[in-house]
Amino acid sequence: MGEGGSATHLALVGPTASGKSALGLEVARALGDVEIVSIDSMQIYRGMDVGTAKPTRAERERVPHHMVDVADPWEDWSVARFQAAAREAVTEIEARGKRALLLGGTGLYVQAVVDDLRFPGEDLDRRADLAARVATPDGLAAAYRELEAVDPVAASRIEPANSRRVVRALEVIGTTGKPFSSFGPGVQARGPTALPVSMVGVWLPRAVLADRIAQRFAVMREAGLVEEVRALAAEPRGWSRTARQAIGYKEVLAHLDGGAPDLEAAFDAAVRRTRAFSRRQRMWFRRDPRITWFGAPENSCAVLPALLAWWCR
RNA sequence: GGCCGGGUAGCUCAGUCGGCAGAGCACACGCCUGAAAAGCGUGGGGUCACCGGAUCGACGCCGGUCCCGGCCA
Repeated sequence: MGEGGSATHLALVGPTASGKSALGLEVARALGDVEIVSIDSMQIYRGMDVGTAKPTRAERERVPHHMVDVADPWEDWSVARFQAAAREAVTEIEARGKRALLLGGTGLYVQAVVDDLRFPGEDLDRRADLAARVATPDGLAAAYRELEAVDPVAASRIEPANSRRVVRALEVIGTTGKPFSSFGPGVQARGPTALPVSMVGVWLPRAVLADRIAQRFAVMREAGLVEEVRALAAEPRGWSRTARQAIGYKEVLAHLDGGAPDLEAAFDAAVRRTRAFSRRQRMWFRRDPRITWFGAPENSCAVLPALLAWWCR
């Protein structure tokens, strides 16, 4: 049976370079009553265009896009911020009598929009102190033991070597006085979605995906990725911690800064990191039982008819 | 042709005085609620170029062969 036809909103997820953006555009065109909400941690940044494979101006004129170009490159960003802004976008779409098509590959962001994840506030000073404490192996071990004592449930979800997650858990416990685990069952728990949505995923064979990733970087290089990075690096207001870690940008920046890797090596590194990212995306999405998968041998657009049949039942 | 350096995991390379073969990357399987294009765990992988020798025991020492790089002719 499935509730594909009864749900109002749609979500289309999948690994990077799978062609889901093009597919999403076709879906939007065919359905006519949807607006796209990009679920992408990097397309939010203005000026980061070629390296994020951002939809073109023409594409955005054809179908309304949200959560694209909503931040400046010198702003730090976060899941919580994304969640609030994306939900607002969805509400506005509903008010227009339309449906949202959530389109993207940032797993945690998708879940933040679709599920009722509540993010306890942050305390950057406390976080910095904890980060300093955890900088040595002994300090990290001690911090983890403390977490085990104060919040065994959270400790069981976090691996002892994962200093960043240990710090965050202790930060929340320190500021709220409540266990980190009391803020939710964890990302692995998946009940019915809070937002009424029908979720679909697209996949391609890994070898095809690897080819597409390599090809896409070659195209981005032609399209001026290096010049884009140079401009962002020269921006007097800076380039935020979250923005500058974007794949491709980070590697090219390292080349421009230190010159250490030659440009060829920088792009090779970016390709490798994208493949690793793609693997993490696969891991994240495939354990979500609410996603219905559609596969194609070469190009995601091949699944369009099946996808429309599924969503129009 | 002579001299010097090198040949170890798919790739780049460590390997102390001879004592069960190592790291990073790649790959695979997983984890993670305010950095998520981030962060983290586990795993599979080897005729240590080849042949012979001394030794209880060789990636390591001795002799030879083959490849690669550099210098000299």
